[in-house]
Amino acid sequence: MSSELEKRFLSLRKQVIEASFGRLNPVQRDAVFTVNGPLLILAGAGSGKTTVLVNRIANLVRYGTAHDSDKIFGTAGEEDVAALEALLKDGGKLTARLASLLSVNAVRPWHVLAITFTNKAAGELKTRLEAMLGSDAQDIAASTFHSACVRILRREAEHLGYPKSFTIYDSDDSLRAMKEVYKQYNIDDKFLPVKSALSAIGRLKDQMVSPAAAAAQASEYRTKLVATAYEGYAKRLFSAGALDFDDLIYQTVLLFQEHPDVLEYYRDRWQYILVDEYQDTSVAQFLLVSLLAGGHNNICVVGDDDQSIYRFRGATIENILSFEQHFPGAKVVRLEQNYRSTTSILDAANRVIKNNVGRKGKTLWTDNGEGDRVCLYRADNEQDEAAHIASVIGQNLKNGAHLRDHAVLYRMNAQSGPIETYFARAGIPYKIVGGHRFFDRKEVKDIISYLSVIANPRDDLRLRRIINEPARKIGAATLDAAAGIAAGLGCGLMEVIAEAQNYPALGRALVPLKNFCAICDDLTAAAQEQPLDELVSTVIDRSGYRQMLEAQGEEGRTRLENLGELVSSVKTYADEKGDEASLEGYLEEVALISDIDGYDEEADTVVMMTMHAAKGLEFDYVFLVGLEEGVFPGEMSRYSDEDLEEERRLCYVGITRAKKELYLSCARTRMIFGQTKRNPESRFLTEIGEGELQVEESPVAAMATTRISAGAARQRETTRQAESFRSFTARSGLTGTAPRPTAAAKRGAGIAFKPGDLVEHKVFGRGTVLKVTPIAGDTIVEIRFDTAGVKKTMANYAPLTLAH
DNA sequence: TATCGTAGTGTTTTT
DNA sequence: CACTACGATA
Repeated sequence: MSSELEKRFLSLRKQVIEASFGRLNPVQRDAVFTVNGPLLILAGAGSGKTTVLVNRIANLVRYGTAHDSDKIFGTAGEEDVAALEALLKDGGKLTARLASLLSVNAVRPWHVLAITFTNKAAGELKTRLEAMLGSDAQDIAASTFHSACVRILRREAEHLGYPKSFTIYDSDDSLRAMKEVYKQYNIDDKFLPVKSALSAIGRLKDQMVSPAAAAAQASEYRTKLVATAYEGYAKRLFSAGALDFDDLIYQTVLLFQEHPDVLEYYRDRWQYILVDEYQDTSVAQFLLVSLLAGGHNNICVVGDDDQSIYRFRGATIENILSFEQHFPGAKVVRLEQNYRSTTSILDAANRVIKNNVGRKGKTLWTDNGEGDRVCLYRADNEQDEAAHIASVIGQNLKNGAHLRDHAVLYRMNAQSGPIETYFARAGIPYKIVGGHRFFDRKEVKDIISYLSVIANPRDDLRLRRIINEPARKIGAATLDAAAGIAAGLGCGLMEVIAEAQNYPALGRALVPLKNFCAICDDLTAAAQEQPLDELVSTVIDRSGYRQMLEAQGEEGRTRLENLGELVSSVKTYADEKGDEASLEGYLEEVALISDIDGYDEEADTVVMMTMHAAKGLEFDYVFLVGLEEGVFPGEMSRYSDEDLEEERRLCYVGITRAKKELYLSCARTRMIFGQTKRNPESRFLTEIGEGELQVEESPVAAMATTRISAGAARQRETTRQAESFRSFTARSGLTGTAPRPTAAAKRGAGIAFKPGDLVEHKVFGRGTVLKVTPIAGDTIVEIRFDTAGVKKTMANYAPLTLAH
């Protein structure tokens, strides 16, 4: 081949490859086409990092290093050049021959491992890869740290002395286990609350400190106590064949450190490793990644130090700050162009984050245009704040926006209550992400416990949970006796009660114990014979749980409905996995499910969640609520600069979720944990600068003279709302669409108010209608009252009539 | 042994 | 305010 022809071929090949990836800016392109060696992508919020990640993997698998290589596999002739030209002009077909000429050292899909933060993100990655690569994408591994580790441990647990069918403890299980440890070692939780011990131990595991090492390095009373608790806890979990969340990572790292042959296998398996949200990884996760990448050294991490918000969970920002030291020769790429937000929104974000020290430092910019100014609403209290949000949403809907374009983000889950109440009353469909998870409900956890005892009878903790649920006359005394015998024999509880007749100490409870064993035997047999969803129904029936709930009236009915949902969740799982479906597999999926995984962006409802949960998402209209000192930044972070910086990063995350409009709000008084507080406005507002904001004050605040009567009325309102909130959540669970207003609640319903109307309000007296805003199912009526100032009310709820 | 009532307590963010 | 843990009683 002449060198002229070769040059033309190479140039064309480059163009064809680039053309297959849509439009990329030069920095993004650099990131996509860097194939080998360590790579750090510093990706600002909204900089298209997922696109880069997907394209980068696609390039690995499809073209390898062809983009920047002058190697050609095979000999390219004139006709190949012509074929490429045709391809560029969209007039050609990609033949097998061309495909091979287009690639150099392409990576086999099963050599790629992509680690994301949530299952949802992993799923999305997979979907987008399938769209680009078709069936090749099937073999690419995309999962979270935790599920990747579970998969490894399911194969290798025996190297560590754990059974392959180990149970995964959630935080509730961990709490129970630790309480037993406290009892066993006579630890007083006055000196060390159980939760503190657990989080201290979690932190130790994040840093790969073993119980022995913790004991050795403990010098103070408190750390010694932690070390004792740690040791007891680890023993307990080991003998139960259980791992907690932190163990999944910890034990996997241990496995790799202690079994080089095992590590070798996985190094060979995953030669290309990508880690998303790298700023939120812990020391243990860093070790895991570097052990795996140690062989081929092909590691690509994506992250944004400004978005590190999980320090409290052991994440260390050092991982991203020292990537270049950890991986010498690393290439660093910065994505600073934002494709998501308006300049106004980005300015606010930049103004806040620049107050942090110790960051890599970058400034986002966009050519999306100025956009509207960021709004600030100073509400009177949290109800007023909620009302304002509802009215803005109503306004936006009128202008053609969809409900699903709106997100309400808050610092803590407890803040959702008042907003939820208001939305429910106003008939605005909404969905809450997070809070109490479905799988945390008692009845659901109980049935799950039955299932996990079937899968792993060694797990005493879950056995204890269900042995007397429903009541079977097996009380604490019996259980203690059995546990004593088990400890003496060094075996599990289950083995003791199965042979109860051999132990005189259990004589009194022999019959109930035998009955329970019969249930377990039946269920174990059912697990062999029945499909999964049928098994769950069998568990509900045979355990007597259904009967118990049926006897409980209204509350039992909702719980039974929840169990029905559990059965359908199992069915969905079984249908999805087909032959792969297994009891262990389902339990594992349930254990690792996260709140955000259930979020469905297609459903047309407003969505509410914490700012933590919103990481990685974007919305046209974002409400950031509760911008008060003590709420956001939170009370706990007030005295520590490091914690405060984390709050600030969280604020940065919140702001940068918004594409078109950002609405901030604070309340002069707020009821929090049962007490009404007056908090100063958040420092984050000061940092943005009031001059940058479009400020609106609560109308009530201006009317100081009428405050007392309005306050009294509000108080009555509050109690009524609290009731309706409770009954609502009891009825439909914490997630779900708001029920339509019930007939009983309707007061001013059916009247078509219009501006200028004279109205009579039961509490506020006479007034004039200023504005009428219809929102889903109801109407916001803004009224100037003669004595009570301007108020917004819902037509369907307000005690409102037309005056004459 | 089970259930009911009361007193006390702790309240962030989550895989 | 909401949940838990514990104690008294049937």
